[in-house]
Amino acid sequence: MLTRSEEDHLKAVYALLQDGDSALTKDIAQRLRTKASSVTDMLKKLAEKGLLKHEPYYGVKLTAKGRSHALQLVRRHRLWETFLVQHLGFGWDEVHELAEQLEHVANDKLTDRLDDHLGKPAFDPHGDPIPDRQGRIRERKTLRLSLCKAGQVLRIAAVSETTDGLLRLLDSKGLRIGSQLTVQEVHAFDGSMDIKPKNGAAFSVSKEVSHHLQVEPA
Amino acid sequence: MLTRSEEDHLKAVYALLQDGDSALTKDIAQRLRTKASSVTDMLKKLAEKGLLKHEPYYGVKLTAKGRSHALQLVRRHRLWETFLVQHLGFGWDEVHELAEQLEHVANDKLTDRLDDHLGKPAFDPHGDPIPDRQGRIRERKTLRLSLCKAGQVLRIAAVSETTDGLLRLLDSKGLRIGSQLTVQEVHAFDGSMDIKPKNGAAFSVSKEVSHHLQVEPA
DNA sequence: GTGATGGATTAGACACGTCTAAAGATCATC
DNA sequence: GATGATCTTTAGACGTGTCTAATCCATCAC
Ligand SMILES: [Mn+2]
Ligand SMILES: [Mn+2]
Ligand SMILES: [Mn+2]
Ligand SMILES: [Mn+2]
Repeated sequence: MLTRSEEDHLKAVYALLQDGDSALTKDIAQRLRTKASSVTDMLKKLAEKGLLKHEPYYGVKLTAKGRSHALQLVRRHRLWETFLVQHLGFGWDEVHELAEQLEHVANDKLTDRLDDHLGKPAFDPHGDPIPDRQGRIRERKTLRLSLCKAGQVLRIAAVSETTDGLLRLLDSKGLRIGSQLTVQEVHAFDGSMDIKPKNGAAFSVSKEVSHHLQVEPA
Repeated sequence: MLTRSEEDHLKAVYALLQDGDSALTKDIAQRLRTKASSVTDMLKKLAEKGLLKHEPYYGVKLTAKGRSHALQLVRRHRLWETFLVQHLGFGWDEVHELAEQLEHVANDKLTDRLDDHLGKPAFDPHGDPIPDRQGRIRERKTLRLSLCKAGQVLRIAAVSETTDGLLRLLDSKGLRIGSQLTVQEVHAFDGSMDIKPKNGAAFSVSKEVSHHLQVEPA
């Protein structure tokens, strides 16, 4: 049985290894709003429990057991987010913190029933894939909108940062998961991008925004 | 902000004051599967936070603030139990421990949305009243089946102990919230009682069982 | 190679929640 | 009104998770 803090550290390691190829102590600390020394302590504990390998001063790698546990956490987190949005009518910018708590109620029957109740969804409200009972993820290859070129026709697959501010900005521009858009122009000066939604007038988004939009060819 | 442990202690005090007229340190400890000395520490802390009055060696009384907080906890607990039974298909004997965890996710919007989603239920799966947003409870006067006399026609209103064993026993006999029954005979020797469900053959229940069944005139 | 730099770890502290053992109260009974 | 049973509280300890400050280490610039 892991404590809430252990689980949050494990999940942070998993998330950091997902994009970057390393999970640095200071990045874990930043993500959990804690200090590097606290993280070191925790990594030692998780290593003792066989959830990860910790090579001091070098880095951290998940064991199979650790990865599996992390995937279950991610599964619970994303199922709760889906429930809160689809069944309780929350906005996609309101659910992360609640899911951050609910994910720690570890009960397989509850998780599976919730999954069934939601119709075994493959993606959460932010477009992130939901691991199934076995921890399997439907992989998709998406790319950052910021790397796309003028003329491409794309669909928004996911938002890679669930900051309230970003999500509300997207809301205000009518951009959501599944929205189709065409890239009209990319401005070299500031990296901003003019895009045209399928049904609507063109407008511009900053590089900060396009960087966090994961898209796939429409 | 109260910790999980503080909340559980507060709720135990509230629950004990509900039936008996006092909340003894040892009873709180027993209910929380902890020790009397730990409870004393916690009562001191809750008293400092203004949630209850603690008169050492005498007893404990909730303040308005403490009662209000306890009622919100009870509300969340019972709403989650209702959700688990009605929407996720759990048995009424399976939900208490899960609700014991879920109740600590304190977020008014979540609680109210859940309440709406369930249709603002007045009673939980065990027949216990669910406090509303303002902490108000629809009072009913019920009596223990064990105090009833032969000939009375009654409806089961609530089960006052949510032990798995009792609930499964009731399941196996077809007794549930709302069931109608007639008392046929009460045996002085062991306090057991012969009852006849509205649709079905008569059978006997022990005093241990009838003591925990709250009934009202049918 | 030698420093400088910045991230990582350790040392030492503290708050919290729990425990056991010892001491203090209350109360019923004789 | 003393005694004993029972309950409650205090004293002192420990594990956990966090922090700050000090130290350690890898690496990059020169
Ligand atoms: Mn999230
Ligand atoms: Mn969390
Ligand atoms: Mn319950
Ligand atoms: Mn609880």
